[in-house]
Amino acid sequence: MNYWLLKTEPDEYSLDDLRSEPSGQARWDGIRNYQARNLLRDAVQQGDQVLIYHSQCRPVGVAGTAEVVRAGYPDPAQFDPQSHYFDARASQEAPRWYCIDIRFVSAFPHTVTLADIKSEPALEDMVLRRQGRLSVQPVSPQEWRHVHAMAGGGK
DNA sequence: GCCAACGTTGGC
DNA sequence: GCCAACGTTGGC
Repeated sequence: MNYWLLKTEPDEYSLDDLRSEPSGQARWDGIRNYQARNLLRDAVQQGDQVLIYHSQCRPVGVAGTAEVVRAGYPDPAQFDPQSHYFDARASQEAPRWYCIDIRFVSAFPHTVTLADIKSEPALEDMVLRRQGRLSVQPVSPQEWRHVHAMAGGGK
């Protein structure tokens, strides 16, 4: 079982949106970056736990957690000409982009902000601090526990 | 809105 | 395969 961090802009799709899904889960699609794609396709597994990170907002940071309910599969949006995420270079035989399904697990009592993370020596190796733009990032078990402790409770 | 960092594209 | 130009992300 592995840990990940997924980035989202809450104006587009927030942790609360995930919590409100009638089905209790959502497709995490629209990832159009090769490094992130490779993680979704090859590494993220059902049962993995994820931190949900809100960017381009106030406060920027980790808002809560979710769980992977379906491992990587070809992102249907790449085949849909109506979609913003359509990619003419992709085909059913050779999909270019992948997505996963996740379900809401928890909202933190308060957001663990980027400033919090940057000021915490135990988190100095978090990918977030070195490669801020990567939208799917690995998180170590130690980092996972530490972020939870900073969130003020929970596991 | 600005700007730095970084990813992608395309000419050669 | 290199590298310049360009586009995008994302913090502030």
